Amino acid sequence: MTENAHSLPEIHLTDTLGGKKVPLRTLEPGKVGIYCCGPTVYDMSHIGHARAALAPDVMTRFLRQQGYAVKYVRNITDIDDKIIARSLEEDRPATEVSEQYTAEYQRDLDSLGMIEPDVQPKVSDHMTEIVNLVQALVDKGLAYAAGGDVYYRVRQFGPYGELSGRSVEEMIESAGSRIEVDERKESPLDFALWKAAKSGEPSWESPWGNGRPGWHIECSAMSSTHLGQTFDIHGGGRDLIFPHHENEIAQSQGAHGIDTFAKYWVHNGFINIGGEKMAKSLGNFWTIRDILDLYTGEAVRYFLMTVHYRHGLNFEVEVLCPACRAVMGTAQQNALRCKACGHETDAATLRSSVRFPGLEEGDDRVAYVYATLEGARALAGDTDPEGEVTEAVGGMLDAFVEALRNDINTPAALGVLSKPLSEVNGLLASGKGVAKDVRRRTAARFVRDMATAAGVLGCFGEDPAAYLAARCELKAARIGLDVAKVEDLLAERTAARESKDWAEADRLRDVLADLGVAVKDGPDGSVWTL
RNA sequence: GGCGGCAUAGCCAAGAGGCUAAGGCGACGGUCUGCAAAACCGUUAUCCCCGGUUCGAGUCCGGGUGCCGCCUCCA
Repeated sequence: MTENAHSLPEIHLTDTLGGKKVPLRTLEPGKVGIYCCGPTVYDMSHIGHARAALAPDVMTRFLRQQGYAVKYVRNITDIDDKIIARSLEEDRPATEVSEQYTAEYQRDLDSLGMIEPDVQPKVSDHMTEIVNLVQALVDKGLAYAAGGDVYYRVRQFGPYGELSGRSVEEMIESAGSRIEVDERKESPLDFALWKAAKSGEPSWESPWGNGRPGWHIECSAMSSTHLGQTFDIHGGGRDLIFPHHENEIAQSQGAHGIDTFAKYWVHNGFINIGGEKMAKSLGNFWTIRDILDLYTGEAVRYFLMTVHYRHGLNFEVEVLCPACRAVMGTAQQNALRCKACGHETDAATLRSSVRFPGLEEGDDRVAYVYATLEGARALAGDTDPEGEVTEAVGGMLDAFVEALRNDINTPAALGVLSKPLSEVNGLLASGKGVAKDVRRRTAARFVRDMATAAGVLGCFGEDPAAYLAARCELKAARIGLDVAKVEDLLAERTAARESKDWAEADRLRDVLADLGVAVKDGPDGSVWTL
């Protein structure tokens, strides 16, 4: 294992600036500052937002586990065109809109087991800093006022385009081909730092008259306020690379006269649905709330972690025929008719007939881990985890950590857990060939090390029995299961089994299977699971 | 049009030039079981195409092809 100067383990991150995987060398030994672009709070968040929040969440958890003191900052953008638009639409103050959706966002992230950032700055609380920053840019000749607006003079900033790999000249050539260029701008690439107030909109005083900040300046102001002019890691969705982050660099480096704003840029990929990016504007999104009505927060987290944060993640959605359960394609959905069985249905019914194969797999996997954990706990008792244990479990934590050191590779880290998991299940089932004390110690070690992994993943940290019970309840509701009926059928079946009426027992098992219930016959009787 | 990214088994998905290309799902075979289920064991890939660099390439370079994203709000 290589170590850096202050003897913390070597961690690599892929830096968007340069596009390469590079060793993390923090500004101050043992300390990391992370700034992550949070949401604009004008509506409910969708699972793409969940993913964007998860990436820095896991990064922070992991860096802390590795011994770093992390200051994690995630902002809330509470001043924005869309918030204003919404407030006008709903005829209520913009602050009411932003406060409502801030609360909703926090509730969603809480359900997803996200850690709280150390600071969650809001734009509206940083107006002084923003105005000062704009002023600094004007003073340096990097910005100019024009009729109550203030624009950034992009041509004056040499490194412009480095992050996104664009050249200023090329951008100028193609500018205007897509949108009309504002005539008050000196150059089409110049962007607004400050916008003059329009009637009916919230505004703040400034040297250029009443107005409000442009889109990018708030992140420059808030990051320097809470992390300093130069800090370690800046994150956000890929779509923010240009222009948002490019502009942040121009603003911050320009205003402060420095050549490094963020040392490392990390960007997460999108959630795709049907091969397209999930986005508000495309209308193809599922809100976090929609999904959390159906699956546990941990199942969602697990699902999001099965793909590396930089890559696209397919959010599979299947619509099943309410009658025959066949998968219905888009054409069939539009026709409201199942091709397989001819069943005719309606839109509302269809909407409730969706299933999410990826999420389902994650849900099952999390349940499997908890079931293993439950057994391991029982076997371990209060056995000391130190000493000889079986191979896979013994190497689990090191391998897990190693995977994450490589650019927070969660899919690899989750993969590392597989062998130990089956090893422990093997020990629980028979344990033949393994000494009893080794079995117990292995179980104890597994429980202990999984707790460490759980702290990093934000998964598998609950009490197993409680989790499984809650998950079962949620799943029963999801598939519309009548639990009392299941209990009755199971009792009937138990009676049949006791009288060795296998045909009847098997028939009842099939009935239960059709309801989505799996029956397990054990030495202590039969139990059902979902 | 410019820029960026991706292309690995039936599906999903790791692979920071070099041991026999992780792992999951599915499928198949087996152990267990009254039969099952669960669990466990086993089987299931030479990496989009062409050329190059190298002793050695899924991994680097060049050229294709195909997807996706950004260039306007966007996680």
